Amino acid sequence: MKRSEIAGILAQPKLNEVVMVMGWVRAFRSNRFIALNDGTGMKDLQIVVDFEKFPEDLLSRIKYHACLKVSGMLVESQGAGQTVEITAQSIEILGESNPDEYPLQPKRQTMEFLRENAHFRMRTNTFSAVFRIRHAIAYAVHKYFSDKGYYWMHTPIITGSDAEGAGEMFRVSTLDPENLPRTEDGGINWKEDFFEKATNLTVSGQLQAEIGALALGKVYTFGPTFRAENSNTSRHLAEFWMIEPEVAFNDIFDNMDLAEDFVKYLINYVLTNLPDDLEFLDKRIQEEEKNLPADKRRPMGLIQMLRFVVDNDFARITYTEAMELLRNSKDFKKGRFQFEPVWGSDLQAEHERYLVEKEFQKPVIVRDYPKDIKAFYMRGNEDGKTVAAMDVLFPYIGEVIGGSQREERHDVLLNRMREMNIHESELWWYLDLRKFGGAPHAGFGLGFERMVLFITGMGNIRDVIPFPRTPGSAEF
RNA sequence: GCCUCCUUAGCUCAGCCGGUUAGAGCGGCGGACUGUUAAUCCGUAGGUCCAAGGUUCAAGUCCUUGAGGAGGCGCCA
Repeated sequence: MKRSEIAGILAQPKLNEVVMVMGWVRAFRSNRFIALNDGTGMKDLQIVVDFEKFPEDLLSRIKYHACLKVSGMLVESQGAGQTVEITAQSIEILGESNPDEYPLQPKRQTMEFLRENAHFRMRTNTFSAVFRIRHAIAYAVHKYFSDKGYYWMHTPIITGSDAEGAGEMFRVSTLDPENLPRTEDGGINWKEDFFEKATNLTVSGQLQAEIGALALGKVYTFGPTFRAENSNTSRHLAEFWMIEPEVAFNDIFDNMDLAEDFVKYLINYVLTNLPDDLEFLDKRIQEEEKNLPADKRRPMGLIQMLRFVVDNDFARITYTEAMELLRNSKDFKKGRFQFEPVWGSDLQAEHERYLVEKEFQKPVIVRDYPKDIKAFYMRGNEDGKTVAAMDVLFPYIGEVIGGSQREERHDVLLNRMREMNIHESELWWYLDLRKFGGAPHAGFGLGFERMVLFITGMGNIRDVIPFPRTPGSAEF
């Protein structure tokens, strides 16, 4: 008999037919009811066992997360928790799971413990929901851009330029670290390395995406990115996935419109397509926050908040306006900020949180930052002091998007690179783009895991990627 | 990189001002139960109190160092 998938059975139950399913035991209650899940969806299928018809030895091996093959009649359920169930005719154990040694249990376990058991954690309700949602968001990214005529561009993972300007890089080398070839002045002779130059893992595909935008018009990247920053927070990974659209002829305002529309599309996609998983995560958060004092709880439930973000326009302000709001705020006047908001210094996390959670109570896009705190490639504004940069700030997680209109004027870009000590020889091709058929263009980077973090409502970015890489941690 | 906190049974935790034989729930094991929804009920086993050193008549509890983990900040997405 052909195997049926549980999600399919629950979506379109064919009552009084014999079906065969395979899956993992989520619970075995009352020596009679097995909750079986095969990963096709949030909901389990209930298997009803008449224990007089099965050998005791078989029943005693039906343990938490054992793998079963079950066939039986699909019937209407007499119980309240489900609409249909299978009356078991045959049960075969495909894979045992000795509960004496198996680390997982059908109970609340900490995220830290599950993280140490990353090879098993996807079998829990929470993580299977998170990773189904992660997939759905990734799919929605491609669907959104493809439907709008963007081309997915594969930018290199190993890069020869060390001026991508987004952080510390991981070196890629085949040289023997015990016996490094030296130059005459004692430095490392990278000419003897695999690529005959020093190479690193990419920190951003943006500069190469600009090449695509100035030929294909609308492109986006979606791939892994690596930053060797020693960041120890719940919002940073050393290896993460980033989405970077880059669009010819767009200015900073088109860029903001794109960012807002795109992010709302992703949230909507999950709301529409994975309601069961979202509902489970929503309830989970409520349970978890029950024990917190009222002021520490989230003001909205997960689904309610996602709807709210989709249904409301993002606030849009300039950096200079943000500074004024912050300096005029009660929080500042009462000395509640650890850092004073001063024009010219970057917005601190506490400032971002104030703008998003107190001032506007919705996502905020801040634009036109001082040029001295932003990257060399961002387009200079008329005032000579600011650049056409934008950050999209979200509740709980802060910055999800950073982007800008790019400097398309060759001379201006060259001057800026010289001011910031970036060697022209490193980025000759990037300057060439402005010399030959240059065009205004803009783009941004969306941190994929930060988006997953926001949509799932999880608390730590390490729990929305299957195998997190963070300082001091690369297990699995 | 900086600051703070944590580490006690397989898991989640309690253990008060240093004082007898270290406690609970869940899980395991044995038993009961044919409509359960993290099933329930009865019984039972299970401990290098993270490691090393120190203070003390006495250390899970205090001190020092180390290891692992978490949270916050910075950097950013």
